[in-house]
Amino acid sequence: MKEIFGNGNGNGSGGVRRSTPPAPAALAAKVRTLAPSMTRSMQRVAEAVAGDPAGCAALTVTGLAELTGTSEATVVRTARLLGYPGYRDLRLALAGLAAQQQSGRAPAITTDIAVDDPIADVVAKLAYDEQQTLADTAAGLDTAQLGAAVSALAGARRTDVYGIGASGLVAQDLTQKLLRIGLIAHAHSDPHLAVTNAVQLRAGDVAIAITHSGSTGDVIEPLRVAFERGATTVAITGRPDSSVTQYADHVLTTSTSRESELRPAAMSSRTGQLLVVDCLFVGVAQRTYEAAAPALAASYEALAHRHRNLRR
Amino acid sequence: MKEIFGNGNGNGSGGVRRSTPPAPAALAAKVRTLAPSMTRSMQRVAEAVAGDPAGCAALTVTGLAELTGTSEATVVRTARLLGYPGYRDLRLALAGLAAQQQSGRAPAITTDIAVDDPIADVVAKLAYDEQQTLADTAAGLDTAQLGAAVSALAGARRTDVYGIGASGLVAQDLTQKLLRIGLIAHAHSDPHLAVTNAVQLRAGDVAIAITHSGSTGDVIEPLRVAFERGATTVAITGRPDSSVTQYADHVLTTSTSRESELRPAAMSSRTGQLLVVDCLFVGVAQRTYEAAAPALAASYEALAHRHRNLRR
DNA sequence: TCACCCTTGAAAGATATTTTCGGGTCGGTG
DNA sequence: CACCGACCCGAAAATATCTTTCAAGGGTGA
Repeated sequence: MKEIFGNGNGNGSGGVRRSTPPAPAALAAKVRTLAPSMTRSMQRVAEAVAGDPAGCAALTVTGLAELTGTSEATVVRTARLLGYPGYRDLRLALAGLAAQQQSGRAPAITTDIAVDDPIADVVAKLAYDEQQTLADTAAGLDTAQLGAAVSALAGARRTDVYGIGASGLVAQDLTQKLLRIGLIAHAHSDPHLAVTNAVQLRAGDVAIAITHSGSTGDVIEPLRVAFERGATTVAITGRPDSSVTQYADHVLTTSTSRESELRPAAMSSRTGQLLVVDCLFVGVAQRTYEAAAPALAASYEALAHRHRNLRR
Repeated sequence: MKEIFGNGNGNGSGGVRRSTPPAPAALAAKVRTLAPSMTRSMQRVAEAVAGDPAGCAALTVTGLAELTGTSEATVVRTARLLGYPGYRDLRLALAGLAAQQQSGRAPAITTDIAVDDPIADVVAKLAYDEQQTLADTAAGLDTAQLGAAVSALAGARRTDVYGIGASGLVAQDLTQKLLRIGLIAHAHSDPHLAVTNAVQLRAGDVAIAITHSGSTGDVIEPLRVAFERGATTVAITGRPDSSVTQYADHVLTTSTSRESELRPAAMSSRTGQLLVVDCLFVGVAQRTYEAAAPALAASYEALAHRHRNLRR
C-alpha cells in the first residue's frame, strides 16, 4: 500500500511527532491512555471526541470549543496531543471513525421485515435480500444447462416465452431483449393463446417457461405442447424437482430466498429470474455478436429522438 | 444574483428534494449517477474523488484543484453537485468512505463483459454488477422522499404508473403489487392513453413516472398533466437532474452502473428500479397493514388451485 | 456569422484554523 | 505569609482554507 499520509504534513518548524501515526480507529484507546497527561480542559475535549465521534466531526473548532466550554486553542492542543498535526486532521479521522462505526452496525440486519420497521430499514433489508438472491442464484446456476439454452436460442427459428403474473413480466423482459438483437420472440401470458401458439412450434424452435413454483398449470401446459412438438424447451424455476421440469430439456434454477408475510415470493423470485434472463440474453448476444451489435446500436438510435434534449 | 446554480437542482417548481442527506457511502454511485450532467472539468474532479477517496481526503481545495488541473471554484461546484454544502463536507465524507473501504474488502473487480467471456464469467459479472446496483441504489435512496411517496400512495384514491419499454415492465410490476393489497392502480405504456387518463387525476391521487433517462417524453407528458391537475407526482429515475423531476413532487433516484455494449442501460437500471418499487410496496403494505395482510392472503388463496400438486 | 448561454479560472471576500500573547492559578519556597 | 515560577487557559491576531463573484473564453443554435 502506498503511503497516503506521506504527504509532508507541512510543519517544517521542527514538528516532531514521528512516533504516533494518525491513528485510525484506536482513538478511544488513545484518549484513555493519554488522559492522565492531559489538563482538565483538554480532558473535556478528548472525552467529547471519544464519546461522539460523528457529532464532533460535524463541528468546527469553534463549535467544539463552545460545546466543551473551552477555547479553540485548547481544542487544537488536544488534537496535537492525540497525535494529529492539527484539528483539521483530527476531524478527518473522526469522520472516518464515525463511518466505520456506522457500517459496523449495519451487518446486524435480520432480514425479516416487521410491520413497524422504519423505512430506512426496509430499504436495507430488501436490498440485502435481493443481493443474497442474486448471489445464490449465480452460485447455483448450472452453466452447462445455461450454455445449452443459449445455443438453442441463438439458433432458433422462433422463441416463445411463457409466464404468468410476476413471471409474465420476466417473460416480457426476455422477449424485449431478444427482439432487440434481431431474434424472433414472443411472450405469452394468456394460457389459451400460449397453447395455441405452442402448437406451431417444431424442432429448432425454443420454448421457455418461467414459473417460480414450477407448478403453474397455465405455464406448464404450453411447454408440454412445445415439448411434444419437438421444440427445445427450457424451464426457469425455483423448484428443480417440480412438474415443469418434466417437459424441459434444460432447467435453469433460480434461488429461493425466504419469504414472509410482507414479502411475497413473487418479489424475491423475480430477482433471480431476471438474472437468469440477463444471462441468457448476454449469452445469445455473444454468440450472435456480428448481428446483435448493429441491431443494438440501431434500436438505440431509433429511440434517441423520443428523449427530450438533456442539458448537455 | 440570478441563481443559475441556485443549489444544484434547478427545479424550482414542484420538485422538492431539499434534504439530500450528505450521502454517507453512496458516493461512488452518486458520481456515476450525476456524471452525465457534469461538465468536463467537474467530471475530472468527480473522477479523482471517486477513484481515490483516501488520497483526495488528504488534499485541500487548492490541492485537489491542482491535481485535477482545474480551479478551486470547480472543485467546490462539484462538491455542491454531489450534494454537499461545500468542499469541507465532501472532504469529511471522503474520509469516512476511505475508512470504510480500508476496513471493508477489496474495492471492485472490473466487470466489463467481453464477447469471448466464458458463460460462467458472464454469470458472475452480471450477478456482481446487479448486486452493486442494488447496494448503490439502496445507499443513495432518499428515505425522506421515499417515505413521502409511500404516504401519498397509502392514502391515494387511485394511482397511475407510467413507464415505457423496460421501465414499462417495472411499472406493471408495481401495479400488480399494489393491486394485490387492495389499492387501485393502473400501469400505462400507451402514451396517448396515459395522458387521457392523467387528465382524470386530481388532488389526493398519485402519479408515478418511471424512466431511467428521465427524458422520455412519452412518460414525462402524462406526469406533467397529473402534476398540473394537482395529483401527487413521483419520479423514479436514474437522472435526478433531468426534465422529469420538474413535475415530480418526490424524486426517487436509482443508481446507474456502468453500461457497455453487451449490457445496455436498460438491464442495470431495471434492477435499481425494481428495488425502489419493492420498497414502495412494502412501505405501503406496512402503512395499510390492517387491509393489506388479508388481501395478500386472499390473493394467495385464489391462486392456489392454479398450481398443480407438487410432487414432494 | 452572430448572439447567446454555459463553462471556467482568477481574484476578492468570508470562514475556519493556528499561533501568539498575556492574565490567571497553583504549588512550592524563603 | 508573601513571593516566585511554571503552567494552564482563552482572547485575539495571523494565517490558511474555503466560498463567492466576475469577466473572459468557447461552443451551439439560429
